[in-house]
Amino acid sequence: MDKLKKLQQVFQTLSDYNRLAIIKAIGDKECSVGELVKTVKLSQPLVSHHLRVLRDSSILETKRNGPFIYYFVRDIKLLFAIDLFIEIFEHSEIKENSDFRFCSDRIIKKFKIKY
Amino acid sequence: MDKLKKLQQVFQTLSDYNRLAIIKAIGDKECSVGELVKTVKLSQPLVSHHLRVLRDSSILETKRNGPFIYYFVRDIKLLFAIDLFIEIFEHSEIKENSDFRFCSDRIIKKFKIKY
DNA sequence: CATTTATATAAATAATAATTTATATAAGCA
DNA sequence: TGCTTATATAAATTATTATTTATATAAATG
Repeated sequence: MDKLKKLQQVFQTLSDYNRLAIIKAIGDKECSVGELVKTVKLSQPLVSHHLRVLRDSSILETKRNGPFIYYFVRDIKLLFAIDLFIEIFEHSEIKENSDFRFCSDRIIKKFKIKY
Repeated sequence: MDKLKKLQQVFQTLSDYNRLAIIKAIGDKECSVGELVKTVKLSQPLVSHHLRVLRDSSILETKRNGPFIYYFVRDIKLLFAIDLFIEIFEHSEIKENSDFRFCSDRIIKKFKIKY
């Protein structure tokens, strides 16, 4: 596929508030669908739908454990990339001062990514 | 504004193929509307529309020079961030081998960002 | 094997966004 | 000032996507 097209597809997947909330809820852990339903407070079919979109875009992957299906972020670098976006647009428009991060300090340390 | 909402808005703006093409066309330079129309091969009103969306999301800024209005990327770090996304999703699905980049080596050097 | 729990899918609807066509504004110049 | 060039906007149309409701699959357990 055209790289620009692929990129467009990824951004499109990330352009939904609920899907971002799901990714943030998962973070560098793994979550079952039921856990996510509780956390993001959306209906189960809606969460399942968004999870499918996220998986189709290679953002999330799954593993089954008994009746549970666990979702996790395929490439943890994605969490950095998203935080980078947060940083870039933090001061555009309204400024807030809480430390809002997708990825934990532990992960930042682990990857030693500087930005 | 909610940071997640702001993030969602940014990704939504980036989720359009033509807008990505415009950003890529501009890169770390500045372009007039007319130049962009030629480069991305879209109608002038359509390019103007996308430019407005990009500006409303604080991705682009403008400066006027006579009758021309020049658009440029507000924060060059955005080009890195986009490249980071390209890298993260490069090997998901179909692999291609050409070196496709939004930002030039010059800029990579200038910012010494390692990823 | 029937029931319960966990998750996925499909159809219908509601909401949103891209594109086109037509027109308006705004600067420069004869 | 009137004409040309550059850019923006607005209305109408088309296309796409999120959400809801209902139902299906699949694993575990009594």
